[in-house]
Amino acid sequence: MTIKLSRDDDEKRVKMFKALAEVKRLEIIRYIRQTDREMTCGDLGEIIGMDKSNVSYHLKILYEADLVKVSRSGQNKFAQLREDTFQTFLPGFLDSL
Amino acid sequence: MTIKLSRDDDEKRVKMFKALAEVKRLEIIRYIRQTDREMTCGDLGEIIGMDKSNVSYHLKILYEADLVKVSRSGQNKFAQLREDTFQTFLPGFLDSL
DNA sequence: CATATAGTTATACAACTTTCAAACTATTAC
DNA sequence: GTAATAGTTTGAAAGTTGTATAACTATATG
Repeated sequence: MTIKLSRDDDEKRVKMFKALAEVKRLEIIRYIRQTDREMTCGDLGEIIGMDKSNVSYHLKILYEADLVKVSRSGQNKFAQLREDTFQTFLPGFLDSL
Repeated sequence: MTIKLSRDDDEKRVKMFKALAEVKRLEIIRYIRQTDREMTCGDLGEIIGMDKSNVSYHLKILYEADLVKVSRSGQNKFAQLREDTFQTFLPGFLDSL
């Protein structure tokens, strides 16, 4: 099945590009992608050098742009990339990152 | 020859994504791409519904993000997409637009 | 030269973004 | 229950962005 995209998706594209237009969010995406083990937001903050509230803020923006999904286990939260979104709107991007 | 990308390009990616994170600039890109004949900034403004100073502003942002190149002929200016940039950083994106 | 046309630049303003700190909620462990 | 840990939300401050208007430069034409 082929996906039909158009002007109607521009609002979604804008949200997505805004989410990607930040060095720290690119770092987050790269890190999520390269790490197999699950990781907490705290881990992310430590690695990227951000306050936990800031990690939370950035993850929310990525989530609202459908770029990541999040699962919870106990107190911890784990983020995964939404490969479907990348595939539909930015095929080939992740491999270039 | 394969292109080596990395964190070092993140500033460039951010500039590019910021440039793409605007409905009117997406329209501009789509229009430039679909039109074979050369077109003036005035044309763009009329089609997209923008003041000429606004077209100038948006084209500058696209230009500074290496997403378009511009040529001049008399009083007119013509914009073309920089397929090389799209190919390197967003392979497959233009076809999804 | 004067005038018209195409595009640029400067300014001001409102709306939005990122960061930080502090207060908050939710889960775990004792 | 209390205390500790993980993450969220809120509000303020500083910075950025998009739009509109008006003044500007550059090219073309008579």
